[in-house]
Amino acid sequence: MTKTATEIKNNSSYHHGNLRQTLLSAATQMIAENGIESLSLRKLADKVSVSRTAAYHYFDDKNDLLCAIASDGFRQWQQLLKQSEQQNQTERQKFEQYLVNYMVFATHHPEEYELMFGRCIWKQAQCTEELQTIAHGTFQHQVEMMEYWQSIGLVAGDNPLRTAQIIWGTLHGIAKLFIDGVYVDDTRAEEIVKSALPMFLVPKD
Amino acid sequence: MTKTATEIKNNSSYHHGNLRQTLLSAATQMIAENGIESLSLRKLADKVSVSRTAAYHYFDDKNDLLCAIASDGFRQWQQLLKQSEQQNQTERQKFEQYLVNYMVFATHHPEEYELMFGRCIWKQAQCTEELQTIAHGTFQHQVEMMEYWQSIGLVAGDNPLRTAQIIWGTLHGIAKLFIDGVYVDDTRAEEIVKSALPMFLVPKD
DNA sequence: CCAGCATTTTGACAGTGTCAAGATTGATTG
DNA sequence: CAATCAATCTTGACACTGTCAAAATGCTGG
Repeated sequence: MTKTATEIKNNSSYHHGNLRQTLLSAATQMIAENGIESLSLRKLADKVSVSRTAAYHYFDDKNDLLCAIASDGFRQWQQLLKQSEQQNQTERQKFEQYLVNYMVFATHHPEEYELMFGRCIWKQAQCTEELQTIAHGTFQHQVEMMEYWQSIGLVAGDNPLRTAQIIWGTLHGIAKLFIDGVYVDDTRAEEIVKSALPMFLVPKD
Repeated sequence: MTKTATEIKNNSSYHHGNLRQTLLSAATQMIAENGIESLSLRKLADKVSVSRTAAYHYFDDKNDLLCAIASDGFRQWQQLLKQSEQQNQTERQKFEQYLVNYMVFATHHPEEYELMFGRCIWKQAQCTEELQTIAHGTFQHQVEMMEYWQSIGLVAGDNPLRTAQIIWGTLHGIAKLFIDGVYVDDTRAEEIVKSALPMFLVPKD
């Protein structure tokens, strides 16, 4: 029996063959189920049937692993954005779509969202080069889109950066109030953000 | 030497005399200095020169202590609000004052703010009766103020609850992006929220 | 002075992240 | 094919955490 590269798990042998990715997936699943805080490297190792310290060959420490998950999150988010941008709609529709996408992504992947934008990584722990780069790119992209929508007279405000900060702040705030359980009914998130939309637009008459 | 009730610390004796409050103050100071995550009951006990488990006589567990700190935070916030409401200004000025107050409080007491509104308590841990009550009161008050400002034609929107949620969301989001270190320059927070203000108002002409 | 009570401590346990050293394996040479 | 080596994984160990049970200590009313 020859081993293929796509073999996810290699039960019989000492070497795992694909441990880094396996760890990442398992960890992502575990935080999705029970939250970031309840993830321990030891439980993760157990789940993957590997010894406690095996992960240290692929990640500097726990923080490094979390950063990797966050990076994956950013890639997912970027991909979702790209897909959405390719649909041909009016700019107004694209703007609305962006807001809704943000909300849906945040509420559907709350734990990854927390890693991407929350204190866990950005405040206390120092973040990886990789994460730093990809996150900064995403932020940049966000600002540029806002600037564009402002330049074509869709979005109100005279200071692009400032406006971007405020709109993002609004999205982030509503998302976090839902995610953290202060607002309880997740399903309303999309509704709320839609009704916030007119606030951002240049009044047309 | 007779003991007075105001004696904060009683060095010589076995009984502390004021341990609950002392623990609360010390803990609040410690999280202000090094963040919530770095607070351990043992370090706290050390700082107060008491044994590791002494706190368990006044708090069910660590979560209970954090809830108590959060409750204190709400009391502080309510007091600040009350003071601010007593100044006689136009409603428009009061509204602006409210926004600025929120921002200043959040950025000046970031760790308490996180306890009050963050995932740490609301999501994962269950919150105390006391905290539940005082927090809910604060939320309620917030909504009522928004409703009022809307009813007198100051704040835009037709759905009071919805509007309150959005405005609060915006405040919360901007605050958290600063607190968690995504936006780096704290001092700009007040500036940003001021430039967000017109977004919320009924356009007047 | 003593009994009971509130308060604080000690001992213990399971769980955590992480480091250093060793064990196992697959690949690479000679 | 055999020996060596580097990559990969495991074991042992340590300090730290929250928390429980049981003991110790001091205070106070009878």
